[in-house]
Amino acid sequence: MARPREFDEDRVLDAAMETFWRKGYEGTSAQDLVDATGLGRGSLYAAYANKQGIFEQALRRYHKRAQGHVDQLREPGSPVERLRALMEGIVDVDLGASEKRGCLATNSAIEVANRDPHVADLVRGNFDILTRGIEETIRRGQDAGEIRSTTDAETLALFVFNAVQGLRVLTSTAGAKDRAKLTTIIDQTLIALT
Amino acid sequence: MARPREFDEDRVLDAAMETFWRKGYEGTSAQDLVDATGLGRGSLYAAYANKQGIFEQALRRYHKRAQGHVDQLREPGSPVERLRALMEGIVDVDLGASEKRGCLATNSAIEVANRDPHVADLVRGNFDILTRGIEETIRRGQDAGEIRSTTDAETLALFVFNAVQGLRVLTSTAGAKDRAKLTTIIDQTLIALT
DNA sequence: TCGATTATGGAACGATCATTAAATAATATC
DNA sequence: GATATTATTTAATGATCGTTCCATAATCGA
Repeated sequence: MARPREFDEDRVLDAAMETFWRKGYEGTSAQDLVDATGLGRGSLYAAYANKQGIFEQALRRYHKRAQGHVDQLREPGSPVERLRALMEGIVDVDLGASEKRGCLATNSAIEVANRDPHVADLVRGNFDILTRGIEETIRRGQDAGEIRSTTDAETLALFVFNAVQGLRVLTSTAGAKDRAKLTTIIDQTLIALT
Repeated sequence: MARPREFDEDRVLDAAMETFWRKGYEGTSAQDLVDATGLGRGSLYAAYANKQGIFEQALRRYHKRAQGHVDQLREPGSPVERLRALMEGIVDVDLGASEKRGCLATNSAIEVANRDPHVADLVRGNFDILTRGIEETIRRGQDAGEIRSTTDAETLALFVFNAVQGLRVLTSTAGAKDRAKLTTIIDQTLIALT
């Protein structure tokens, strides 16, 4: 029919995703996306219509990160220790980084979703992936008698996911010396499951 | 000495605060601030040097909101019910709003603090005000035997504050039909205190 | 090989960005 | 009332914003 695309869509969206992740939605310019992806302006706009379109596709691409966290939850170890590893990992990545960037879904929830219902839906889809992974882990913990069964796994999963999002906010203002505080929050969250 | 200021600094900073709150830091332009404050560009820049300076002062002004939440915690009622009112109030304001804006401190934590340590310090100061108010409330609850004393009030306050920040993230992607989910999170958070 | 169709890269669009310069106005001290 | 100092207003700065246009290139089915 016509000339085929020369660029690898996954590579382009990964580059866009990294840019939005590092600089935020409003903080990312079309020039930033051209530089990051290597594409010409025309190609970018022909493929994704506008900045918002690029952002939405980059956010969809980000879903694989949430799946990565779910995969980690399924690795060997007790369910509670897997949940601890999830939360400590989230905290440690940014506390140890020279440039903090948090989580693109969380960042987009706060910066964009408040004013854009369509992005809110996309972010919610991302949130659901992790929440279901947590729920699955909690169910395993309940079966093993490690987590209380007085509350259903779905409710406990929401509770843990909420704590995870809290950690993302607190980590963004925290320094290395605050690691102990964040650890006590993780401790209390896990204690609430027993 | 010289010509006195004609503008009321509190009014100007309130207007700037509202603008940053509603549109975000990067989403707010100098023109937006001129329109909101009624000042000329020159006056704004003479008084606050640049956009970042205006933002910092607006963020300082926002501290009174955190103090307002603390005041509410001190109103009549059992400590646990006061904490519930705090969290439900936070959720309800945005779920019922046509335009969600969340919390300026939380928004700034995510959008700005990750990349600006000075703003991180400012936001942390705001966070500390509410966290200490929560701690005070928890201590009252412990004295009344309503909240467990097996963990010190400071730790439990961090745990509750973390949940509050989680709610701010979740609320930004939530609709009116998600109120029940958020309520169960609040329930679980309070159950963890008993 | 031709015509239809789509991709590409770069130039160009008007609008807006944050910031500054300059001219005028108002006050305090002397 | 003169002078120094600061506030206010308006215009203008160069840079960058998101987006579009256009000429060229590459591939398809015919």
